[in-house]
Amino acid sequence: MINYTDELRRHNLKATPQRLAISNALHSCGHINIDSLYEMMLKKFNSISLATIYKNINLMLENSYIQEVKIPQSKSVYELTKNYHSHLVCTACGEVEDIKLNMNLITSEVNSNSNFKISKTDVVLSGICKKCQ
Amino acid sequence: MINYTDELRRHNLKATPQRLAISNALHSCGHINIDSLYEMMLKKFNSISLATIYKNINLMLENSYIQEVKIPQSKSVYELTKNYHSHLVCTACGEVEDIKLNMNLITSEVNSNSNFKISKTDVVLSGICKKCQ
DNA sequence: TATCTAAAGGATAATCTTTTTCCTTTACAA
DNA sequence: TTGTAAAGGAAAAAGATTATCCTTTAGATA
Repeated sequence: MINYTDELRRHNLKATPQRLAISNALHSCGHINIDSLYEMMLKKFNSISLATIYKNINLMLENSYIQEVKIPQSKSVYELTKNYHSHLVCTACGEVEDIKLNMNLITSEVNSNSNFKISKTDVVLSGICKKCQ
Repeated sequence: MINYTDELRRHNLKATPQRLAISNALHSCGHINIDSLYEMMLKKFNSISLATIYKNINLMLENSYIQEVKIPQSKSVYELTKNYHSHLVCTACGEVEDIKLNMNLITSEVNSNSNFKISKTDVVLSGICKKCQ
């Protein structure tokens, strides 16, 4: 159980019990979608409103406290903001893992050979994870 | 105005006027979201139902006639299925372009150095397009 | 070419999903 | 300790997507 009070405040977010719990849920799951997050939160706050989940996720996104990861053929998942990385998604069990990929060669090539200036890269690799093979 | 009758049938889809029009809309726009597609279709069929758009998009996806492209912070767009490619998204005007990137080095590295077997890669590069600079 | 039928289209209702509203409670600055 | 802007909860509203049901039609077959 990490205390995310300061981290929340650093992102201009008041440290409410609900937000601390969301932070811990994201930390322990790594990646989680709205529905699963709501389920988890209900165990801790039996009267938490789904609207609270949505309001907080949106505010946390605006303040870059968390990031959205769009997954092919399924719902978006959310993660605490961390250093740049890409994602692996298992098409069998749905698990999402972080992976460090070096996209510099590719992006610098595009930046110099086209007139498009890249500021962000989103990479999702789909396949079968270790467990599911 | 290309005739997509055979192409639709090759994907086990009856060649209805609505589907031919959707095919042409996708071809001429390259990438389009549900709302814009509906607007375009209304110009041709003034009583087409939004449900028809959804039903066709879903069926076309199932039959791999089209592909969904998930775009950071905006609605998905759809494109006719073509050879493997990645996407550039302009954060200023929203335009989506295709780009051929060689991800082989990256995917083969992951396939050999981890226990994850990659079957598909989705890459979206966000930035500023030529026009918007 | 006419006929038959499963499938597609249109209108609308139903079902999610997400956002807004409004009132109560609370974090936290002073 | 107090005051207040912001957050939470409940419910309504709005948006997005899917299902239903009846009519029309693409395309196979005679």
